[in-house]
Amino acid sequence: MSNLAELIEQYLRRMLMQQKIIELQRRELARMFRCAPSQINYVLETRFTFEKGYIIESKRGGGGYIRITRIQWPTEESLPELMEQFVPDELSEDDALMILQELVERKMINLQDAQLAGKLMDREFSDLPDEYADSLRARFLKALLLMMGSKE
Amino acid sequence: MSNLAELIEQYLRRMLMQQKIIELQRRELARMFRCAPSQINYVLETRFTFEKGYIIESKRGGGGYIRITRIQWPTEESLPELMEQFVPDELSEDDALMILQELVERKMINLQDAQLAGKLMDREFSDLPDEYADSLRARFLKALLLMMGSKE
DNA sequence: TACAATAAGGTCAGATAAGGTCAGAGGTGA
DNA sequence: TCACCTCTGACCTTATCTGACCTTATTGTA
Repeated sequence: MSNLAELIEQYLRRMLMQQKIIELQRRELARMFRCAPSQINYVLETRFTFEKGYIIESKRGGGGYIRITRIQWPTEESLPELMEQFVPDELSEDDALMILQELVERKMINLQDAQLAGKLMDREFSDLPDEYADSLRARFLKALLLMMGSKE
Repeated sequence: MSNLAELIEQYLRRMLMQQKIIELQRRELARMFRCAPSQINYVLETRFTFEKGYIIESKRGGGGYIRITRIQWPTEESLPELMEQFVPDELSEDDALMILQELVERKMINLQDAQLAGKLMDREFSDLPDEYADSLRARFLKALLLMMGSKE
């Protein structure tokens, strides 16, 4: 039980409860927990993924660091996971509008955001090459919704 | 954390916030920060490049100097206008990140939104062929800024 | 004026200090 | 036993910083 990975996870989570962004050194953390530095990567890769609501950034070299940012979504569940379920990989213009409507009805986004997203899709995508248009529209919409959904 | 290069960068940036052009002596600056003069060159080469919006000029010999000029961004315009004028129709990943960083520095978007946007672009767009990815990034950034603008 | 001394800044290789990756060993529960 | 987590170590990539050596401009002086 309570293996190292879990301990490190808890430690980081506790810090992230208090601050939205934490910055630390891999070496230091590894030293604290008396483990190999790569163990830290393991914890980050398995516990602090984007789907779970975290963004990892890092810098190498002298003065290097690892930064973990916690994203707050308005829903209980992770918004990225919901999006995967709701937004198909390809979307026609009409599909996109329908999805938006659906999301509003399920109160996953508000009406204003949906309207704005619709307009933006129209504005930016009416001129797109056919073969890729549907896939690009889907990616764009996902990204947009996630942006809108993240709350300050 | 905060290594020398970063400290020097911040110092220069702060000066550049107030004046568009600053002129200084490499020796002096190196003495201030207690480092090798070549460290100053390192900072200039990595942080104040033309791509990042700066022009470096210098003169050797007695009375020598280093001059940093900040390329002027348009000021005090609304985000949408800014976008139309200054976000090109195609953006590499690096270009996009640089623009995001610039927007953060100008306090037009906050750090977390910028991080999220960067991550989303990576996630959703980076596996596409360049011709589509670059255009999609540009559209996404524009849409983003339009969203931000409408949030108030 | 010619030239040496002096006072800058420039360049680059190499040392040092991080973090990243990945194959494979070691556990563990069903 | 088998599948799936954990965890480590060897090796890789990138960022920072310095010191030795080079180039250029100014100034003083014979």
